[in-house]
Amino acid sequence: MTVRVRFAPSPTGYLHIGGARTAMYNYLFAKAMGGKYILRIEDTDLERSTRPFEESQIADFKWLGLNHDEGPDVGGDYGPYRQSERGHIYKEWAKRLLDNGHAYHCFCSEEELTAKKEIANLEKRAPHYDGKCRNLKPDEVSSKLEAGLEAVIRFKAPLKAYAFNDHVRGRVEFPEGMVGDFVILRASGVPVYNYAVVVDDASMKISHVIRAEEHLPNTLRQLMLYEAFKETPPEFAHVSLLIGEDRQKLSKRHGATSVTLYKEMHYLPKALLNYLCLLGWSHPTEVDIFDIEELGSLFNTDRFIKSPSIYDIQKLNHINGQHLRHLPLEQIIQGSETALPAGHPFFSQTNEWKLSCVNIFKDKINLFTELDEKLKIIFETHQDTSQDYIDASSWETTPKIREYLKTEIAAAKAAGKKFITEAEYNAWSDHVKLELKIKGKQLFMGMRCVLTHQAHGPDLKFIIPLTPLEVLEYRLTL
RNA sequence: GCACCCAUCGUCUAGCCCGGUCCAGGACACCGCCUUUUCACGGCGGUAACCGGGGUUCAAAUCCCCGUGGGUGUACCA
Repeated sequence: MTVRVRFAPSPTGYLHIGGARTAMYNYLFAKAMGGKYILRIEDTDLERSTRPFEESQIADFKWLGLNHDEGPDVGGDYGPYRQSERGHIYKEWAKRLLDNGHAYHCFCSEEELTAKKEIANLEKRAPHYDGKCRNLKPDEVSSKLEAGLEAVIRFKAPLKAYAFNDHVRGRVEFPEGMVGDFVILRASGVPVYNYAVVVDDASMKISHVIRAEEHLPNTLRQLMLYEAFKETPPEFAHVSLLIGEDRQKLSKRHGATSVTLYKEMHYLPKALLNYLCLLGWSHPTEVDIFDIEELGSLFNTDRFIKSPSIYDIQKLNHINGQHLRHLPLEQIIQGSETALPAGHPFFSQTNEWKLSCVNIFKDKINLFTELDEKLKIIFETHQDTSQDYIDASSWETTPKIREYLKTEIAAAKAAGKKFITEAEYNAWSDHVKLELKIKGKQLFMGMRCVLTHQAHGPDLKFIIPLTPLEVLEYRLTL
């Protein structure tokens, strides 16, 4: 059997992080099985679906590197890949159901239906459709249709129990009578979700449906439709939900939930994927930092976890840091430059300077956006207010160090230098130690406070050669 | 209401199917130590969990039942 999986988002907003995870699982499964991964756009909700959202979601997939084999933008043999362009297919398939008696026209008005639902609720009955139009005579139907009455097409829900084997949940059973006759085609001719999904999955030869657990109850209606169409249902895997700290389904109020936002915050796509992959799935050898592209056949549906997972940005940040540190320096520079504010002095430095700069700071950040703050020790002058700093500033040896460094820096500037070298820095340090007889904590903390105005920071012999002489000079005058 | 799903450290999870090797392993966060004459990185260590109750068994995190808690769904949304 050829494995064909799909991710089918609605273009009603930005790509959600949970959607990205589901898409990734489908992508990974296709890769592991040597199958195809298809992107289908479910835009039957005409009110809320927009083309810009579709484009933004596709752009986000591209950013993540989850490239599909078939889809609206790349084509394929089973198109069109937008539900809004598949109207004729839904009508044809609906006619099949009409012809073999699995579906019927319904002329009930919305007001009528809502009134009945309210009564049912009041009487604590399930608000199922009462079947009023179920047994209309064929000539009644055609005369109403000819009279121009609006009609939806309803599916005759069989009164029987259904069950299926889910790759994640095992055997799932639905008792009989859970759903009433449901609408499959609206009066407008636009299909309803559960119907469109089945027609599409069947006609696109989808073999496995990996989707979020919230769709589990939908499977009942879909199973009924597959049966009516005499089609074999695909294999299902209902993946646990992503939830917030309050244990509710992850949504906007939980913070950044769209992929676009993470892109804008300069997260590494592979780190996001790595984190998302581990939220609900576990690596067979418990490795936790990896590139999903290297998973290969290691990925399977056996290691999905059943319970929902709380989204925790702290761990994502840690994973981002791990990936960031292992990037080639050139790429760290690139990433840094996209995250640093325009006009930042970092941009105007030499490549050699940038290389040693990111080499020092890469271990101290998890995110590219944290670099700006870290670089202040090089470009800005803010007096530290910590007790350590106040103590070091009050030592009687500290002014001596400052006076000495003033003359050295003046000399270096006079020689036309913009920076000093590491060797020159070491010479300063030796001079303070040997000539001024200042050593130990007085030496190192003294020099640090005088030169950086901070009590803590990266190794002086690395950051002082990166600090412009004029910045150092200015600090010595304060 | 009804249906379905879920339940191991604060969080992500391993273990559960095939009961003993688990007084429960790893990771994040937190704390301590080492290293670094600072910080970080790294290394080492620590605190911390089998929802409750019954049952089966020589033995249960693991199997069964009943509770409890949480979630999802109940549309001419997807």
